Amino acid sequence: MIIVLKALSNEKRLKILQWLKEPKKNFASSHCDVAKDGVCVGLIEEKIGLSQSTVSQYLMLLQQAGLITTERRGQWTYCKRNEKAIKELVKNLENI
Amino acid sequence: MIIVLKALSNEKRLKILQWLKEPKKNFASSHCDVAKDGVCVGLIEEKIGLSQSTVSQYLMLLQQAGLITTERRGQWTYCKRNEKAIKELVKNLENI
DNA sequence: TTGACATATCGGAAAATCTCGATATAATAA
DNA sequence: TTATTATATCGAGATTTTCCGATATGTCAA
Repeated sequence: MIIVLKALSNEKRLKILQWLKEPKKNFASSHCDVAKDGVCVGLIEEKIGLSQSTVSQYLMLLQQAGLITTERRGQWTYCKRNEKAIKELVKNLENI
Repeated sequence: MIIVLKALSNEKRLKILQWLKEPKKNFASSHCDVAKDGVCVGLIEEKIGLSQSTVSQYLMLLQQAGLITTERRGQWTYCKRNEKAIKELVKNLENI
């Protein structure tokens, strides 16, 4: 619970999570379908204006918190929201 | 939003908020009715095992985040959960 | 008024977080 | 195989958070 709240309590990470809610609206990829495949790290990096290493670490944090899933495919790592876990979190927060 | 999540993303502060949900179960006061009046700082301090100054500061953070209300009455400061704000938060988190 | 109690504020040490550049790894293309 | 591209990891400086003790303020009781 704390680890999830910690992951969320950062503006940039929260923004990433929110962007991933509407991949098509927020990202454009030439090599994949962001809605189906997920959004690769480079696109997020480009949009958020943080260094590549920072984005990579932030995504790791979000993943450890269970808020996103990542999947390596070829040279890319695709990120998606973990809607199930997010719903679970909100449900838990209801009796905080 | 971020300020609220930051306030919540600390184990001790989250604990305080949760304790305040059931004042009668968690606190016993000789000079007031914790359910009606609220819980004074000293009781929280005693239970959580942090210094008086730290507890005072944490309560200030929770208050600034809108999660609790505090009211000075006599020499005591009584704390209560701000259920309305908490509900609002959870509602907002639903479309995070 | 003075002393005792409850809480708030201040200043700072230690730990954690933020963020970067450099470098490593992994996959692909030439 | 080598170069290129995408991502991960490492090490470190800057900033923020955690938490304390000392001190200040406010209230009450004698």
